[in-house]
Amino acid sequence: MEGKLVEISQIRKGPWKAEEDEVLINHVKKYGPREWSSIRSKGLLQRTGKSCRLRWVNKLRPNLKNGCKFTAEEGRVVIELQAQFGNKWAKIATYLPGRTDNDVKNFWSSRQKRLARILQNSGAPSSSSSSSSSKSLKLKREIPAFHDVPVFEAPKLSSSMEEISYTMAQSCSSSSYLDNTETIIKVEQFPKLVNPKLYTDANMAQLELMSIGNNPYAAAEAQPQAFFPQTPHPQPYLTLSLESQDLLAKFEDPYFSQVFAPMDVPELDSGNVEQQPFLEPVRSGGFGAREEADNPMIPDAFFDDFPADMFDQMEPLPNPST
DNA sequence: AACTGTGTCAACCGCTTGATG
DNA sequence: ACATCAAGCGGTTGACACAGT
Repeated sequence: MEGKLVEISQIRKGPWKAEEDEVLINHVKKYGPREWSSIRSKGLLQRTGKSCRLRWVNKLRPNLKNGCKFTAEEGRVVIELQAQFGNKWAKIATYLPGRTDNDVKNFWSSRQKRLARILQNSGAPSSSSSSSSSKSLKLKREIPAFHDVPVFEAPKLSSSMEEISYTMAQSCSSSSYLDNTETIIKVEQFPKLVNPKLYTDANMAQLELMSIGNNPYAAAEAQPQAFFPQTPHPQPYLTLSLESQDLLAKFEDPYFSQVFAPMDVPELDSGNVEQQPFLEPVRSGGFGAREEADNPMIPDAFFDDFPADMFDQMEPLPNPST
């Protein structure tokens, strides 16, 4: 299929043909992955240098995981690194062997769309119609309706902090919730936030780590390969605003937790799991330890649809030692 | 079977950055 | 210092496949 092929003044656009790929590969074999513009100037291809480079980087480069969905582990890495670096897809991609910035970007974009849709469906007035998704309809019916929910517009999010802030505001949109009163809760209470079936000490330690904001990935920036996270300072208490408390109550609703349960859990093909040099969350006497590898009962997908910085909304108490 | 909504992916565009003259 | 160009990056778009109605 040719798709929308455009040729304007000898510049060819649109899907690549196998013959073009072959020419491009041969060029790279001869000259290396550079001098992209010379491909056209030599009359080898009617493509811009930009287009050639992109094709090589995203599709033809060796060792790419083409046509291979993101594993739960990769998803987790993306989520955590996005929280750390923001939308620095190229940078994040360097932590994911075989993945391109485009892959990461697409993965994140899909996830954002899905999250936005979930939120929209959970908060939209019942009068809204036309959704053909039975899942969405079910959510609309079974999640308690919140009054005065604004029409959700997919936000342009530059950071997941904004995302979760928006999430919180959206979920607790009634103005009566907007109270700055804070309450201290213990981290151990967080299991209420998630599907109880998914709760494990390791997961909660991860949540705690995320919430405390002592993210070890900052250190990874300098030296990803040799990176080993520092041990975060234990800090078992978080503050939680009333709106968050209310959200907590909603999480108690089994259908609300369902919202954050994996929708399309990537297959955990343990027989095909590539052991990539993913960044390892903290391992320190069980604090932040990852135990999935040892405990197949813990789904990686736990983190897949769960914003990594979900608890950024909850500010940690000042560290008494400081 | 036709239609619709959704997810995924490839590719393009505009902008920025860095090297070079 | 400035201009130019190649390369890189992030945002966006459109095509396609698939599932549900």
